Amino acid sequence: MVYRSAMKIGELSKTTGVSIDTIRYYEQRTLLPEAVRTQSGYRQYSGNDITRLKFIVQAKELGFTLKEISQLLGIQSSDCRDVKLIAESKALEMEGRIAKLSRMKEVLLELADKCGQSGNDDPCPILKSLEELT
Amino acid sequence: MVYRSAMKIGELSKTTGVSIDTIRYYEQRTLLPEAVRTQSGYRQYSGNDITRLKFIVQAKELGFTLKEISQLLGIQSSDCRDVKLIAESKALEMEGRIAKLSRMKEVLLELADKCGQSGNDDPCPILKSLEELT
DNA sequence: CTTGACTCTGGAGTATGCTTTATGGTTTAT
DNA sequence: ATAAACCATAAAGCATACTCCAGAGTCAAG
Repeated sequence: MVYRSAMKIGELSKTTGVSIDTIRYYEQRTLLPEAVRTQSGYRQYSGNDITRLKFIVQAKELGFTLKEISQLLGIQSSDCRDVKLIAESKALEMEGRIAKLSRMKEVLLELADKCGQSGNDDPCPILKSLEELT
Repeated sequence: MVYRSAMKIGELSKTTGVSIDTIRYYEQRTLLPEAVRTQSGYRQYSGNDITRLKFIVQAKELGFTLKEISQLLGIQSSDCRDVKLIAESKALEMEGRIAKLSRMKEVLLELADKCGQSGNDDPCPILKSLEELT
């Protein structure tokens, strides 16, 4: 895997699919570190920024807010004293989400099964199934 | 499990933890059906509404937008003809999320492990770990 | 050396998901 | 019967997360 170490914001945008404005916005929100600048003031990025930006995108897709992602990434900036604790608590949080998603998935599949079997004009049993979730 | 079949918006709010205003907002957004009214115009709710509202809360915590939740719940209002397909595709979507969350969790635990072992002043290896994610 | 693509900053605008405010009717307990 | 608590609508306001200008500098190609 070869990363050209220097690229401008447009290229970072293209390789990550994140818009230029959004990249600058993330910098403002400190999700990305302040970019190194060329003499003329252009932002310079590296492979690390690609990785970080892709991580942000993934986390967002999973429903984390920018604030939470900032926390997740903030782990890096800490001095490694309580990183272990933070990372473990975040992992637990994810486990909770996984459990909820699994239950929702089960409910939906059950529903699919029931609706597949029952006649087309029967009322769908979704609300009944949803009760199992709570 | 006994539900009193009739309750006003304040009680629904208390039992679900969702604010009165938000409940009305969800009705506006058609996440909740238009509530039956008393002669005086007060909204009347039942156990079904509790279930539905709790489902909405759960789905929101999992990062679904109101639009997506509307779709999930919309399954009910369809005539059971393609419910099976919709439910299955949603379940697949959740599986994808679960996979991503699992990977993020693994990365975080690895990170916790590494940071726990390494000296307190070493740089944290988070970015390296993040690469495994993408 | 100029055209066109790219970048900069600062600020305004937009969509989503509430939350608050203003104004007024209803219900209930004393 | 009246105060306190509850409910109604409509509209404005707010936080988050972008998204889109305006006005201006930078740079590579012909």
